[in-house]
Amino acid sequence: MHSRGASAHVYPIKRFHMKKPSATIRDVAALSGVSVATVSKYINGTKRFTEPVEAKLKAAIEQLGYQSNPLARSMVTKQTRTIGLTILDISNPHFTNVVKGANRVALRHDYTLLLVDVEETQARERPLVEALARRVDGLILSSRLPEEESQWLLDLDKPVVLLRRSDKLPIPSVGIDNRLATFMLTRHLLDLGHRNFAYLGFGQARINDERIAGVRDCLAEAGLELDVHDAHAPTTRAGEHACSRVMLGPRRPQAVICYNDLIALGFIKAATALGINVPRDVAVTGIDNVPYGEISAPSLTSVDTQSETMGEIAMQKLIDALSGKEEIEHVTIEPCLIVRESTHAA
Amino acid sequence: MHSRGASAHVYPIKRFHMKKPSATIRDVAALSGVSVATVSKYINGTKRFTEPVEAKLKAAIEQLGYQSNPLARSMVTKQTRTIGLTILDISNPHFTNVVKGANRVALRHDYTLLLVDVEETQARERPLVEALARRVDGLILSSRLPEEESQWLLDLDKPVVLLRRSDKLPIPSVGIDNRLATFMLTRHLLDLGHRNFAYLGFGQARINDERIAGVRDCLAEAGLELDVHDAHAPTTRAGEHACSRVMLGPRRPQAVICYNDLIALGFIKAATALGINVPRDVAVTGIDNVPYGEISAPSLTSVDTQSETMGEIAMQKLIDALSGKEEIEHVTIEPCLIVRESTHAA
DNA sequence: CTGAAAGCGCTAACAG
DNA sequence: CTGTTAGCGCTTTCAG
Repeated sequence: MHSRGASAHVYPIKRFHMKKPSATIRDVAALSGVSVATVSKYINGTKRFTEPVEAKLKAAIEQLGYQSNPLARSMVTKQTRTIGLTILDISNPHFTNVVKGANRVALRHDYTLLLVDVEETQARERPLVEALARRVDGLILSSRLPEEESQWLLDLDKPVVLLRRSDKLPIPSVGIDNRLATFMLTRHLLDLGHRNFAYLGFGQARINDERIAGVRDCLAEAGLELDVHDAHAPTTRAGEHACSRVMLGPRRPQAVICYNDLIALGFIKAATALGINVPRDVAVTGIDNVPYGEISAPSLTSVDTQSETMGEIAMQKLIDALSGKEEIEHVTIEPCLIVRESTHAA
Repeated sequence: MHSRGASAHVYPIKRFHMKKPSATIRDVAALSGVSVATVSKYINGTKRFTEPVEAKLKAAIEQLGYQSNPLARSMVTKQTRTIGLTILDISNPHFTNVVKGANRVALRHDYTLLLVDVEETQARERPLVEALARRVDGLILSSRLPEEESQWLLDLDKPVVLLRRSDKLPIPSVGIDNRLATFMLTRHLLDLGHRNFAYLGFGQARINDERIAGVRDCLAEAGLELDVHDAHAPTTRAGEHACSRVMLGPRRPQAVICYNDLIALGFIKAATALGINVPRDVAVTGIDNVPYGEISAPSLTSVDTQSETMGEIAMQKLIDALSGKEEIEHVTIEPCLIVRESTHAA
């Protein structure tokens, strides 16, 4: 796999990673003529010391290039200042933004992120999370497992925050109101005068059902039916593939509500290729408000899920939990309709 | 920041994280009537034992729900099975793909990724990397620091792989041939008959100069000049902003070569809004071949930098280094021209 | 073929 | 106000 389109120069320089045994707290203590406890306290700022002592310590640390070993520290303090984050697919801009938000508040609180993209490892999800849990102080999980099968999360004995609203488990969660999101989109499309609706979903995601329900609820008020299709993946490619099936089938819709922006963008691309104009011939909507929906042509009507904020909130919740606040809270992020060019009056 | 557009239900259930002190190797030893050494060896598969002993061990481990503590293990083995990865901006699909590739081979070798998005912390880059280095076995770095100021990387005493070709330092690196990439784009545009060229770059990135050089070299052969502009950021937004400056200035170009796809996509969006048709009025190219360039309208001519492969190679290099191979190699990924709709004959 | 013991580098009581 | 000491949970010689 490494040669495909890649050439390489090999420099036969053998560089020995010299085993400079990286000074320990003991070395510092010896050099500065104090005890290890003193050094430890100084380093952690647990205590201040007399002027001359501090000077000596600073000098010794400087001279030895001492850096404390976080592992040893963690070993005794039982905390790693690391948060585990599992994401379904880092290629999806929605999750990218979640990571960005989470990372930001983590850094601010001096935590680092252990990231796992579970896409590659669906089957082994549980063992993977369990392993991850042993190396971090807390976890933020975006999982595909149904809530009913997630009891074991409680046995992790580590604070967990779920990245999607879910109140069946006594675990904090943050997510968008999916029903409301699609409800808003549907209402918007109804207002534009559309009557034939199709939903292009992603059945494997559990929130898919909530999104369908939102559409159905809104259509029901108008006495309308919904055609449901499945894109098999939450990607642009899947959206492209599904397009002909949706548009060239028996009941051609005037409006297509997609599971997310990626599917919608792919759908629009394929529709255009088929000579179907968006939004003139068909209105298309997505969900997530990913950056590319703004610059695509036509730009994409969507619902903002505040992905970055979601990451921030999740991380903040976790850090709160880590500092003792044990309240279990289910945060619902309010969706916000973003009307752009891909939807137009019928 | 947490209340913006978010409502919450608070469940006042107080769940005590019971201090189930999570069984240690000692407990297992006691329960199964052997010594800790034996348990350790069994767990690590270092040694096999007689049938009855193994059975006892398995039972005890099962019963106690024992899971080994990776921290304690790392403490003595001096390896964490964790790789540190710093990325300039996780929002950029190029880096996203690098992460994906890296993550894939990491998982395959039973390593996990410690991810840091340095965008938020440009100034503190060095201390941040140093801190990171103490918690991982090796590092993959995408840095903005000039090579000359990166000597200190050698003092980390940990294997490092740089995410951009750079042979001034005795550190393995992997990156694209930037000169060649823009050279190819320029040649392509020349072949299409364009004569007025502009380059819309991102001056803060060091590879920017290499990319300019590639364009210049190619244009020089044709005796042509190049107008160089700067977008201030490697983002779609920056591309949008820069568009009017480039297109409505004194020398309107027929072809614009952008620093990356994001800038190019933003540029096209803004040009279209200005009533300038791409590719009829101006040809536009990007670099990276991000997924959205394929579905944008017009789709984007670009150069594939094989971001995911890049991540894979970088990780593989690092893992090789970790297992003793000390050769310092500079891998150059060959760019590959992807012609799409945004470039057209003059 | 198994076990006892010596730490890894650090923190946190508890003494002095 | 500083130092001594006892581990954290695990691996690893080295005896038995």
